[in-house]
Amino acid sequence: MKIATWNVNSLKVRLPHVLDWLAQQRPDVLCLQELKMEDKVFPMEAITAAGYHAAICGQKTYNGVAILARKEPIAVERGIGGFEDEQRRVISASIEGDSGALRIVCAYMPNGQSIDSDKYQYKLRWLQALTVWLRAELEKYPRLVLLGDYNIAPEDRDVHDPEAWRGQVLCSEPERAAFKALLELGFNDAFRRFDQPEKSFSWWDYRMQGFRRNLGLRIDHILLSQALAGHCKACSIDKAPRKLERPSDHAPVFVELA
DNA sequence: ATGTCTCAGGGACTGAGA
Repeated sequence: MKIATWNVNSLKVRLPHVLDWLAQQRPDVLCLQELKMEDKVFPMEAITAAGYHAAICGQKTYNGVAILARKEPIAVERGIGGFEDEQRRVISASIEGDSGALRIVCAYMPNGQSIDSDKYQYKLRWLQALTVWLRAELEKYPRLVLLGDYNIAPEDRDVHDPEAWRGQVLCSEPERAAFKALLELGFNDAFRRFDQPEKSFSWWDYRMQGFRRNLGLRIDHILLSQALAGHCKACSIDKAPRKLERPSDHAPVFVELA
């Protein structure tokens, strides 16, 4: 089972890249974030023609998430249970797997803007609600994958210039503590189960030729529940789509589960 | 170095968000 996540920064703009990537990589599941479109304009025909089902939770202008899967997603739920949120950031579904169903939770976690912003306080509240909700979801669905754009660089090695970013949004201690709180639920960071190249990142600012200079952060993550971690055979970041014309600022991240 | 990209409103450009 190949399971991937990609913040596409507008599915309308990035649809050709997504279709190419599906054709080349043939993931079983691809979770998308920042669709920036309403459900009624989701390109369902193109996704179906590519051989995928889609569970979608769209929104005009901002946010919006989807789960694309070769097998039909079932028991689809939207949002964080018990947390009212106008922003469409979470969609969950079960997917039939080789050794039992998997629960997929696709999340576009808040950016926070800056640590003195109201949006940062919203981010911390949101992460707390996510953690409370996931504790119960893990009881219901022990075989759970939590993946998406976390907007958190968990450690200094996930940051191109840790001193410049110290205490800044995406790297601040409260955000890193929220990430650790997710790990304490029993989740395992798939990427760090394997040897990886130094300075591996999943996002690069469009400005300042950030990609060419590898001025990036690793903020897109795939966390595996305890029941799944031992089945993980690989985890990689695919930088190739970031090199195309009109790229997303994020690269896809994927795992292989036995 | 307020840098680049995307979207909405409104019909050129500005502001919001990332």
